[in-house]
Amino acid sequence: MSDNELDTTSFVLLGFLAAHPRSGYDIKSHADHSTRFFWQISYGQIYPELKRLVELGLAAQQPGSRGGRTRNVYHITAKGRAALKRWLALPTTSTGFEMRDEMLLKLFFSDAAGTAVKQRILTQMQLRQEALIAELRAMEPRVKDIAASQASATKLDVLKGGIEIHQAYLDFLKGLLKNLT
Amino acid sequence: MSDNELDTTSFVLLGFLAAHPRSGYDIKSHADHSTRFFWQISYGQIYPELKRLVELGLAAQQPGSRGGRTRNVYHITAKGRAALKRWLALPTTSTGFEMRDEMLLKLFFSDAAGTAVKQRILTQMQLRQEALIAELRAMEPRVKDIAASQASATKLDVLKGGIEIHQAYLDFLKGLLKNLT
DNA sequence: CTGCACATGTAAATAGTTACATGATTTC
DNA sequence: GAAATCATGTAACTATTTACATGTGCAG
Repeated sequence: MSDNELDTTSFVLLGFLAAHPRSGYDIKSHADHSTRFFWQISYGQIYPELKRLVELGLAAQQPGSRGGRTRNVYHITAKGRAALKRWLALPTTSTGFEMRDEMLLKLFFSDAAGTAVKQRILTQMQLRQEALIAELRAMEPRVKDIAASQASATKLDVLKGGIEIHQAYLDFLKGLLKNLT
Repeated sequence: MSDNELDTTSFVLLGFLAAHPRSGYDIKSHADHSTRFFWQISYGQIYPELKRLVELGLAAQQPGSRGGRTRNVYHITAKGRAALKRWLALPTTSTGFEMRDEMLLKLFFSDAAGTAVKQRILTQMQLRQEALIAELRAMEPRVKDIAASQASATKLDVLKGGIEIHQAYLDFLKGLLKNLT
């Protein structure tokens, strides 16, 4: 992302800053416990992009501290809030959806390797889905608190939806495993 | 991808060639009607990678034709088939799963813009899911034929699983929309 | 005789991850 | 005083998409 266009990364940062001011580090750790399952971000994107948002007047840096340590806390500006709202109201171009699932790809091609391999792939996928669902469930209490403090269940609903979808995935795998044995 | 390591793209191509010989163009159009929903590939990957597979002795080119036109048809070698089997049998590193869903991200942050915007996002998502499911269903007959010719339902099962998962996603959206009004 | 699907490829741009580099503060 | 976590940042690398370039053959 060069020049003065905004991309999805910009809006993720603005979205997090819209709730309350935070540092890049805060955004990363919060994203890892919420949006990670449908939108990952890395430090390599966060820190340069925060600077850019300041240059564009969409965010501002306020010297903050935590304990004795200095940290760069950013807050969203009125202009930034307006830009976020515009993005939210704008219909998303194309589907805005992509997925890459290497295990499912292996399952898709598994006939080339025989039933035993296929079964091992399915078992591994089942374990992955169970671990993922457990992780999502572990997030629920924290997200519930955030939802309560913001008097809105939206973020909790998204988490619950994630659990439901991955549960459907798990059910599908279990069905295949049952048919196999 | 440089040198002589294989990446997932290599194995997608080998996987398609394992069923029967085809051209790069064939692979692309077939992938667009099967793996696209969990693993996209583009010509920019396919053509250079096919050449590389030949250099590595995993695939070979056979001059073919369709009508009067020449086309580069590739087939998998014994070495290629062995490499594919090794990949299939190898446990997948990490989760091998990633997803990016811009509309879900908008929903996640939609509190910043109010109920009307949130409702419009949900409606747009519902339309997307319905269109996606319709597309997947439209693929079923063709995939059924392939499954019959290969005497294996695996590819059809993967497609059905995709439909189920996206149906669960759609159900989740419908629930939110009902709560909203 | 035109437009569409077939067909192959490269170059440039874009997006994103990972590795590196550094250092402070807290907790055990 | 060692380890973990907090904290910020850049550079290099990897992966993938998109745009460009070119041409054939068939169907209406």
